[in-house]
Amino acid sequence: MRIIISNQAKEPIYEQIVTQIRQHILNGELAEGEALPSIRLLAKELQVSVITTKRAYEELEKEGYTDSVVGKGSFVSSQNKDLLKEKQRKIIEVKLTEAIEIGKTTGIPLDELVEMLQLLYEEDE
Amino acid sequence: MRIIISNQAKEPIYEQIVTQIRQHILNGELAEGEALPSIRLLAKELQVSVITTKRAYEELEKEGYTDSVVGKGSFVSSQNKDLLKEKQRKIIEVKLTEAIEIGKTTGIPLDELVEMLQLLYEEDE
DNA sequence: ATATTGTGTATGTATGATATATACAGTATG
DNA sequence: CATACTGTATATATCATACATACACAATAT
Repeated sequence: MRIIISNQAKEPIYEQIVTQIRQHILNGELAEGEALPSIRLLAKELQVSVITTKRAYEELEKEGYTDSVVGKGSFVSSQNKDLLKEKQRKIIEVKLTEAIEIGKTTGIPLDELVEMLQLLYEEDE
Repeated sequence: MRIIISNQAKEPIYEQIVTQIRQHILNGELAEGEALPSIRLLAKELQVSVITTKRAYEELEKEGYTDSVVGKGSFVSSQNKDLLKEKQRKIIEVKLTEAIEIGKTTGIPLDELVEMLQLLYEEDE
């Protein structure tokens, strides 16, 4: 499982971990029931404190993506994937709306926003 | 000048102020040379500490949108509006890219993103 | 000229979020 | 049952956000 964190990003480390694991689950890289790396191992790999990975796993568990069992580990929980994807959709809506708001106050019309979106979609590997 | 702040938002108060004043400048509601409300008055109106409005004005000044003069007030600086708008454009690109990233990991195709963008554009008053 | 009232500024403090080290508790397995 | 692996809890450090209060400068009415 590939996770990359940046110390310079404004996003806190535990959030970066949450986001990336969440995506791994949603796109199927991490299947239902599969074990996540232990918080200790992950902490070591990322050169980060155990508390930070713990915090991330706590968040994932709260959101319903995983289950943690003392002594055994953390696992991708069986879940309603459609529901989770719907949540992600809401987040996309927020991002798009923010872009629209800025566009409106700086005089960028819809056409241009669409064009930007299309260009960026292709650029984004 | 209309500024609305929300205590519940995750965005800090001073950031909310910065964002809204920045937009007022960019869309021409606040013309070059025009005086902003004094930090004291604004603080009173928003039910907020002077330090918070001060912090916001500091940020605006650092970004080149305004100039503050002790004893006189804060004013919209003469500026390269195209340059500023270009900056805003970059921010839009970031938002769109974030939306795209989530879309790609959850299997939402470009068409659908474009559709969402168009719908949201019209909804957004 | 100076007292008053308006500006922005600086100092010191409180609280909450982020991240840490270290010690604790449960599970698996030789 | 000892050991080595899991996740968990406690106490602490640092930084960002927001605050109250006191300070410094400018404009202006006395």
